[in-house]
Amino acid sequence: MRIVTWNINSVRLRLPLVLRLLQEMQPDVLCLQETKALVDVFPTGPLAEAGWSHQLVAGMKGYNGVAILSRLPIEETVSREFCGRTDARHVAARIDGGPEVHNFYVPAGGDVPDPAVNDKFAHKLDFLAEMTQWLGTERSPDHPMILVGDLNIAPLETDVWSHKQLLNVVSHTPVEVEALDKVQASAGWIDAVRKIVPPEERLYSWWSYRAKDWSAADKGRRLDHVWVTPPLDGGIRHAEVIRDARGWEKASDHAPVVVDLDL
DNA sequence: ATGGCAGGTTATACCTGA
Repeated sequence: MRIVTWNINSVRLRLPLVLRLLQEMQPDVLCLQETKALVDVFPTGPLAEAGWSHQLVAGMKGYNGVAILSRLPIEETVSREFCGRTDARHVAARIDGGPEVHNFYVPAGGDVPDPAVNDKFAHKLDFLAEMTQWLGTERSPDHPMILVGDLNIAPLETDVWSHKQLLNVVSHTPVEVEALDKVQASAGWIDAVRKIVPPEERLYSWWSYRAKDWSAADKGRRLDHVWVTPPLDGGIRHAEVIRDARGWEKASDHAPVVVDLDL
């Protein structure tokens, strides 16, 4: 099974890029974040015609929004609300005869890494705590599951261009990394990408739009993740960031992350 | 040297991203 996660930063604006990725990578499942589209304007038709006709979409106007596109039928779907908000940051579906897939868009957290003065950062930490609580109580590590998404945290030193310079920058602060570690421990989640790409090796999935030359500067962060529960651990075959897609015309600031699994 | 950009919105300024 091939699964891809991609923060698309507007699915309507970048529909041609999504179709290109589907053609080139032929994933079984594609999980999107930041679709920025209400369900009724989501491009269901063109994506179904391309072959990904089984879709689970959660959306709101202007912000957030997540979707699971599958070639195989999906069942037992759920879109959970976190922090008491209806803000389209999670969908989950069981792939027919396969694992349960959770797709998350964790809040970015604003600028100041202090929950006392920055409500967005407080929301991010609350969201992560609620994820930990929910995944830990509702789901067993014995259950074959995949968790993907834009988790908006780069946990390892090699997940950012400069560990020192980003220690106090939202996305790489110790308090966020600790919170993410707790999420990971909630159901024995294993970082599938780091099983393939050694932790000593630098790896990013996001590069700012603001750089003059994003690739030359290469000041990236690995914010997008693919995790699996222990039953799927032995089946991790391949993982990569499609860095090339960051250079496509009218690109998202995130690149897709691909993982191949034997189920 | 992070913010210099980018997307969406009852737009033409402001919020959000990270």
